[in-house]
Amino acid sequence: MVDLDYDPKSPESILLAAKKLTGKALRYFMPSDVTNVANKGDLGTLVENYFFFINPGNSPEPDFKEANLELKTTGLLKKADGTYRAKERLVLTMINYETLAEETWLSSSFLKKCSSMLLLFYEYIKDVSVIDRKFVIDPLLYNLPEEDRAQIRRDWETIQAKIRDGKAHELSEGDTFYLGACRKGSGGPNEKLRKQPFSDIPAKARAFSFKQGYVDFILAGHVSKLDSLGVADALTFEDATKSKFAPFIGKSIEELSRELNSHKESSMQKGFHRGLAERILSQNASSVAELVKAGIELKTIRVNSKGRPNEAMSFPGFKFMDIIHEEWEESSFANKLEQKFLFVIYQEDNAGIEHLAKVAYWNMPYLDREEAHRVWEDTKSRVKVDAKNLPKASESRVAHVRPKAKNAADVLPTPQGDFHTKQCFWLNQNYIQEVIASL
DNA sequence: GCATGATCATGC
DNA sequence: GCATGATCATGC
Repeated sequence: MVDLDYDPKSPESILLAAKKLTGKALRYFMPSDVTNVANKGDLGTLVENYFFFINPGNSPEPDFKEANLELKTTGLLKKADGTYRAKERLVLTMINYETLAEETWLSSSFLKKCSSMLLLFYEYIKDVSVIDRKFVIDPLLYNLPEEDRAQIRRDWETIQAKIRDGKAHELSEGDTFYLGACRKGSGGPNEKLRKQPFSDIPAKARAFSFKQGYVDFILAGHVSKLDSLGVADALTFEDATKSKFAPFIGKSIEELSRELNSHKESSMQKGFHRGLAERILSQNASSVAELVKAGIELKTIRVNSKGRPNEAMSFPGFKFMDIIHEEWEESSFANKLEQKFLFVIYQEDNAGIEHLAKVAYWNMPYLDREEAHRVWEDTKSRVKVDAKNLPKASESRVAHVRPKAKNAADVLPTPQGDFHTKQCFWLNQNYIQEVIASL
């Protein structure tokens, strides 16, 4: 046992005490006669009980009440280069649909609980029990940074507006940028749904969370002590990105190529248009890191003079032997579709010259996500029967399955015991066209 | 012209 | 070597 004697009214004092965890796992501080700690227990609660000797329980107040400080533990994964990245989003506090509608930002229970937090970072390793997870980086006293505050507030208001509209069941992580409304609870057919005040439709339980990309950003700032790559204070994220593109809208590929000093080196350079967009985003000392921070999917779309996309939009591949055991909620397709997208649209004019036509944020409407869900479930059950007969574009308004492989010999095993070309989910060309037309 | 199959280019 | 975003190619 270590002598902790911290001042429960002082965040700095609590931080100092917490630093004693660095390089160790909680087990080191626990009496050896405490056995049978559930493997899946909540590490945060255990740290409160066995390290700080507090027991705040489920309260709207922050864990260290007198210091107005909330304790959070969050998992990191070690990258190949030895540095760390966030394993997942950081879940902050449950969204209470009944009361949130009545709140204002300044009086919000979110601000009350989460404006000041002590973040403890542990390395996540599969099969290592929670009390053996090592805190690999010094803890961080996180106070909602001034430069992120406007965006987080806007995110909070977006979520609130949806609840006030009786659309709690349509909430999606893609609605927002840094602060997300993530699903909370079991998922699957037995999930317990919640009531919402302005609609009779039951909604999934959700919690406020910092998106994974934003946690990475916090982590990077903490580790390197470097400054933010900077969304200018007054601007929200969306405005900042759009203003970056504004000077380039309408320009031809040739002009963009010249001005951005990026020339197509071969006719077969598939990432060329995306590269131009990334260069524009990097203007003025900022960068694509901003997108990553907000968990945004950058997609370049090229359309003909009539506004028809040249291609459908592909998503990460799946394995036949995996998808049959997966749940939709956990699938990478579902998670991608919940993100916010930044579409950079290039359009050909009547003379056949391609221009940067438009930049827009988009996230997938609820009903379309449900249709993608249906296609996914259909795929799952068809893989079990015949992995070579999967949903085609003609079978859905929204999505289909198609090969994504090195060549026809690039195959994966199927449940039928043979092999088939690697596949991935796509959003239909027609659907993309429809989406673009509505922007 | 569209739907579907096949493949390329790039970064890690 | 592989995952991922993107594009090409062909048959109807």
